[in-house]
Amino acid sequence: MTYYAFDDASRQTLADSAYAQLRRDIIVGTRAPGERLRIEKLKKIYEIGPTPLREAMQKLAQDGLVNSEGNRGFTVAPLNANEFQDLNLARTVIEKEALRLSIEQGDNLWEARVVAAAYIMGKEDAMLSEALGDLPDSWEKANAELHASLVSACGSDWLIKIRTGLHDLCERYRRASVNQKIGSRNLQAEHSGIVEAALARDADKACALIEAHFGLTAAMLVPKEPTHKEAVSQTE
Amino acid sequence: MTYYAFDDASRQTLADSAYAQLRRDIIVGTRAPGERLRIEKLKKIYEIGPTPLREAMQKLAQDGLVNSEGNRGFTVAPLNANEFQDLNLARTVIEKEALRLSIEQGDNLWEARVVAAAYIMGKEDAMLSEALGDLPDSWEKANAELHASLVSACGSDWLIKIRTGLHDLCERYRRASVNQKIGSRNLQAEHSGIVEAALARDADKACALIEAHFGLTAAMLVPKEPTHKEAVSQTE
DNA sequence: AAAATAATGAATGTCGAGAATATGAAGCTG
DNA sequence: CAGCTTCATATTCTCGACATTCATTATTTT
Repeated sequence: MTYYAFDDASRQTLADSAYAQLRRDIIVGTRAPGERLRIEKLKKIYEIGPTPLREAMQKLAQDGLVNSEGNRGFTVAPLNANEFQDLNLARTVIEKEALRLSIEQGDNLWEARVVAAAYIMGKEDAMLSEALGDLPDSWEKANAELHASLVSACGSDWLIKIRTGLHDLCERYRRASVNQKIGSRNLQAEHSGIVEAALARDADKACALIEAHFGLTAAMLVPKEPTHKEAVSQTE
Repeated sequence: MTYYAFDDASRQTLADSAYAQLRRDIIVGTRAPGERLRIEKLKKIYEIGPTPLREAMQKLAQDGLVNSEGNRGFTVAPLNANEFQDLNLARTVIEKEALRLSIEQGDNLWEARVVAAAYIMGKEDAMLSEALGDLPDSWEKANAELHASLVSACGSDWLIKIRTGLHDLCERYRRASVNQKIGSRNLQAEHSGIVEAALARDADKACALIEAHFGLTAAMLVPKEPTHKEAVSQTE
């Protein structure tokens, strides 16, 4: 009987694999906010034992995607508007600084990466004019890559690491919401404006545009109907 | 609001307790940078089974205090000057923003907390004039409380959470170094300058002083010894 | 002798079962 | 009927044992 699902060269443990799967499922929304994560149930779903599952949970709890209360198990972290404002604030701070450093230090390779990401983003944005409801995965991917490319030359692994964590947390909020006003925005113009400022090495302008960009996105988030009872946000 | 909220001690699991102990031991230096963390060895030391130990490890790995390589166990994250520069950069960004927000929004209670922390810090700094080698725990505690109090009114739980993590990572570096020039600094003046600027609601000045404060601390860090290899060879 | 391969020992990662704890229902007291 | 206690059930957490992988040495081959 083989323990490992990935017999090939990938040196990944079951705990790592469970972590990756659960993480994606939580961000995408397969596991709803507030949902209880019972070990016995998850054992059957992911077909692994309790030990690697619990290890994955602990990591997710550290990420802020899962709440862990001693002897009372784990739940998917609930969504609430207050926390998102907070999250967006912290994210903006980090992203601006990383962008500023990136603009100061970026080389040709950085420019090339930004240009390439902007090219794809442009096409995705153009196709988006009438799209309502969920954004296509290709758009999500292009958007993530564009923003990642912009800050990729900041030279600070920790800024990147923190940025990535906050980005993922915010993405869960975005995916859990309906962007009703997506049509009223000119995302293409916003994106190209940021890219142009970055390539022109105008850090102040790029930072201002990024801040506005994040602010607009945040302002337009409208919660979907909660798919789970506990998902109803309550102020505490 | 504290990041590690254990308001009811009876609700502590062994995994939580192992996490807390290991975390402290790593930050303080009891577990040396680069040291391998073998489960069997730790089982005897902390007198618990492998499962809660592994869960604690995964959390610590997520914090950046432990490195985890699939099927090759865990090691205490090594120290290196490059990473510290990086860490200090990210920390400064966060701390400045949190301080600015705190100064804008702080109420009487915040002022009182800052004044109280500054009072204790002043006494600790005064006693420090001729101290060499390790700083006393009482000083560490007062210093941590002063800086925590300054940013405590920023209103962003996530900024605080990130700040706390970075603070702890930096503290490990500070504890692992000899502050030979501790005497050449006027810590009392630095601290009181920051506090005065904060209470005067001069955010720009306070941020500038904090940045200089962190920069000076970073510049003075001198590694104690190349303890890495010794730590590895220390089998039991 | 050097390189490649096989064998050995040690450490890691995983599982199922059992102990500890929480949840909820039933019964008792006032 | 409210409030408290007791008991039963379900879930979490922990442990010891075992399968798997890694690292090192011994053996064979060119």
